Amino acid sequence: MTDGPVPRRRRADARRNVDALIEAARKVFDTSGVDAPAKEITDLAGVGVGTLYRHFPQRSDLVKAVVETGIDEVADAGPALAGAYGPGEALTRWIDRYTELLGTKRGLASALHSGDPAFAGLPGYFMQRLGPTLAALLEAAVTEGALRDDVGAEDLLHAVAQLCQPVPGRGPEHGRRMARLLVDGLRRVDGPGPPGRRPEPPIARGAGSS
Amino acid sequence: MTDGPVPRRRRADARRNVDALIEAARKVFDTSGVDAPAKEITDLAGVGVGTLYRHFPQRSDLVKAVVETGIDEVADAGPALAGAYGPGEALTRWIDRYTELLGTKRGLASALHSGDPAFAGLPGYFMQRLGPTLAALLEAAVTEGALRDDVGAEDLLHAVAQLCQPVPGRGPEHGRRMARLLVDGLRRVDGPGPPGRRPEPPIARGAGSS
DNA sequence: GAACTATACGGAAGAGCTTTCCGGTTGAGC
DNA sequence: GCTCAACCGGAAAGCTCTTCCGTATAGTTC
Repeated sequence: MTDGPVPRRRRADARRNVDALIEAARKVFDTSGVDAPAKEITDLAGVGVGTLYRHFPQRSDLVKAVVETGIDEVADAGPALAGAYGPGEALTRWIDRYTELLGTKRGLASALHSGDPAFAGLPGYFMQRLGPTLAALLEAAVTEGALRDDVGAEDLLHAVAQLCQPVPGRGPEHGRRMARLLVDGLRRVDGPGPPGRRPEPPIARGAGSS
Repeated sequence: MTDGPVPRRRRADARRNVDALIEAARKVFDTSGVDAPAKEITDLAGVGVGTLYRHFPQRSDLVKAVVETGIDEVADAGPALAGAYGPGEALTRWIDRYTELLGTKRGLASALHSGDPAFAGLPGYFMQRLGPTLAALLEAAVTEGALRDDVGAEDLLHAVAQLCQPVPGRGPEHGRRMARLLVDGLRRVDGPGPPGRRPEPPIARGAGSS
């Protein structure tokens, strides 16, 4: 039903240009906001405007691609961090990456909440990609005994996202600090805390049986 | 210091046009979003573009005026409702008006959260205008014994605003329902509830000694 | 109520951004 | 190496925003 005759592969230069455009758009959005002139993006990507509009007929398509790429990267960072660090440290670092994503969305947030139907699928994509990633990190930390086991991945994603909402008086650093605080609150005082900032002296309570 | 020589009063036609522009902008924003072409607004208001730009040099000025007008209307509705209905009913109706305001902000919300310094003063204006209004309504209902007395006006404003935050899957009706629920939760089971929906039979608990 | 003046109006013009379109170019398969 | 579909770049058309200035009018004074 869905598998029509695949016409041909996409050409290599086309793929290169799409990647270059997304990368350029990410930088420009971050610097000049989502409403930055298209030319700024095409110049940075080193392509003509025609190329931009062929691959992204609507501006929202480009915005969506940038956001999805950002989400993908953070999701992919999960397994990588889990491989490189212990469960507790991996979790901390991943949350940092996540708040970073929420922070760079700065300019994008307004676009996302604009009610434009083009973005309707994004929240779903967000949860679908990040939920399992965080769930795996949490589970590892819980198994190791470093973390309480009564918080779900999606709840945590939501909570951190809320904390990172820009507050008029505060800078963007505020959300990250609050998020760290929240995650620290999840740690078991008797578990292996993150290096260098272990909380209160351990209370004897049958340290992690792993 | 602040009172220089007041040059003259604003001309009547100017005031008329400003009002017409705000009214038109409100409709257009609601229909086509905040990014609607300026001409759409000026046409609806029946003025030239020059007039728009004279009174609202920046687009954010117009947005701000629309929001403030909305806030003012809801604030002014407080005393009016208090005069026309009993305390409990007045409160319910006012909260409905308030959720309506939060709902129409739909298109505006993205602009408000954009971090544009032009909107920095709005949250303050919001609280300053609506806080006392709701406080008066609450106090009347508490005095009458219809309401618990342990919730502050600003907290309630915040809470309802949170509940009305658009959630991806839900429609705009969702927030209003949640808000009604919240307010119903404030009612004293032994007090005179709103007509036609008195809650559970009173639980003997030493009916308010106040 | 007539004259005067500061204030305000409307819309044309200028500038910039978005989007379309098409001749020329290039990657992929044979 | 040849062929063709896919792709590229940038000129040009179409919109929108913003400024500017000649004209109109509300408010004031006599």
